Amino acid sequence: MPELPEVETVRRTLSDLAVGKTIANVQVRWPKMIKQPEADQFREAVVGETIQAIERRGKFLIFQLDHYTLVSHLRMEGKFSVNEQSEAEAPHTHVVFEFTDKTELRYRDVRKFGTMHLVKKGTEHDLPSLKALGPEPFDSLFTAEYLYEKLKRTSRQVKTALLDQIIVTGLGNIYVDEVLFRSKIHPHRLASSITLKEAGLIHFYTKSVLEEAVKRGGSTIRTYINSQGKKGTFQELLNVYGRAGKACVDCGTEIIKTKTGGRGTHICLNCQPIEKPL
DNA sequence: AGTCTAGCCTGGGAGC
DNA sequence: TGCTCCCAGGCTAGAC
Repeated sequence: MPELPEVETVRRTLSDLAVGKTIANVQVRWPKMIKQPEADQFREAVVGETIQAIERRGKFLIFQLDHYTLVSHLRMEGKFSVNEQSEAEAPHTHVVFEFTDKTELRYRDVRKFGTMHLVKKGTEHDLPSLKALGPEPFDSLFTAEYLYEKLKRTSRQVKTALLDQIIVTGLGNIYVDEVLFRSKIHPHRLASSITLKEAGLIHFYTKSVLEEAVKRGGSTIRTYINSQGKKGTFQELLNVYGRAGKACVDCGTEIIKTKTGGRGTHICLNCQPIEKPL
């Protein structure tokens, strides 16, 4: 499940492989994933364009072309790879950008959840999905005080609030569980009950966990691989996610798995008591 | 206006 | 073995 560290790793590996290449043709096998414009207009627009740069905003990949910008979201299972045209195609390949040098950028996605939007260059930040995003975790706007103020003003549980990309962008289900474990905060605490000191812990661990995960090329839980086909290694450092039934690394208490708004949630009830600390 | 829920998807695993 | 059910989960549209 690509969250910020995985998307950033894809951005970096893909930049080395695809920047500077010119699109000669595009095949769209699953038109529904092209959200804007219609698939044939999409094809017509990108043919002849060269990939100038690949950027990231939150969990979105942003391909800067000559006249257009392609905004891609991998959702759960989306993967990009650059292959020789002669190489056999992996199953579930839904979009293929053929380059003029006989290589091609392939997008595959078992679940078909991923999306692509193509807009005129420079207008990408008017897309509702990008426009709504809050600060990047490494942006100077993201501070303990900012987080405290945002959490104070919502009636939601703290985990749900942290997954809201409007408050801070880039956290997903895996890293939010890890951040809350390290902060010793129960995910079901009311966001409005979080103190400034606790917001400081969440702020600190959001940055440190994501930074370390980027260094390690992300976490490979199920199927994630980067654009060079390699797995990440941060899963070795996960303390709670995917460890239900196992002993807490800090206190030995059994990690439990519960639900938060329909999402799996991993907690050490000893390290993360539900009661607000005095 | 803020919050919640269903829907989008398919493969893999559990249970029968 | 083969069937059904459930789960994984980011984001959006629509309901409340």
